[in-house]
Amino acid sequence: MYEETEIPCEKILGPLDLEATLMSGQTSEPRWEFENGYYSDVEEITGRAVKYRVGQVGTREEPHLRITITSEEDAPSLAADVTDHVMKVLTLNDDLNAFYGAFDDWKVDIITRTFEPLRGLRLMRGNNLFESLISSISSQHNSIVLWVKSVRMIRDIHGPAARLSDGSTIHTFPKPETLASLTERDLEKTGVAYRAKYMIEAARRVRDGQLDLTALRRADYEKARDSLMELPGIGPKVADCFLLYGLGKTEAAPVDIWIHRIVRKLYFHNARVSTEKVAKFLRERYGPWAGYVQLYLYHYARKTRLV
DNA sequence: TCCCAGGGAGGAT
DNA sequence: ATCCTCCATGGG
Repeated sequence: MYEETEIPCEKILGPLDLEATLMSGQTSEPRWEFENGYYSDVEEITGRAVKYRVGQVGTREEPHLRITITSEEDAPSLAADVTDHVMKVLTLNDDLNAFYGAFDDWKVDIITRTFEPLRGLRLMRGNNLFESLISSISSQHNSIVLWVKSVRMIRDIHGPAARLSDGSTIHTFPKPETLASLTERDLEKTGVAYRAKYMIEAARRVRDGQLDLTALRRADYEKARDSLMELPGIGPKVADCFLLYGLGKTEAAPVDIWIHRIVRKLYFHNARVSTEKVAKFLRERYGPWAGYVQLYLYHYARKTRLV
């Protein structure tokens, strides 16, 4: 039978709304699919292709996750690796109650009004840095459904295949060297359009070691951002997406058209402000919570049709 | 048919 | 610094 494991609520810091989190369209690795009550995902975990599914059985305030590993029945136990993986990608170590309480000493901050309707929404982390980078590039001037579809196609067409014991085949995301050797024409078949050349160039620089994604983890925010923006097709917003969702630098606040409108309206009385000023404003005002603030503002404003 | 999507490059002021 | 146009594709 499939291997089962779980994450008890003692290990999850604060509330969790699994569905809201997985459905919130974050630009890390958009591959979760809903399958009869569970959300299933395919990842490369400690060097092996793993398919697993996650369901929330506890409440939002006392969340408890049930995890089923469905990839290889006779493989040695993956339970510990997969629970570590889920802890990471769902950022279950982020103390959401600390976030909700971080502004109690302030007079009254606008962000606090988003807490009740979005309680339990978490940032997600990508499992694979290169995939997160390509995914972020894919999102620029694109719609969520389209860039998610494109990243899935890149995985399924160009990614290495692994055979499951039930006979089905899954694909993990291709390595930089694989994308680097594609022609623009080939990659365009996944619907990425003019972004193909940006992705191929990024893949080449990672392959050649000009861009060391792992090393960026240790670099500070500003420095990492500058080196990312040296790549063609990567500007402030895409860089911040990767810094936040890929590298987990939570002071990054990606400013898209929506965040721009929202912050202008709520914090600047609709005055003209550049997107870079908005990004800096959020970083300086909210510090390590800026990424969460961005996430909460975006969903709050679109849910309430504020802008 | 038309419009635009969780931006960015290249150009002109 | 700030503003402008174009970018290619698929959904609505």
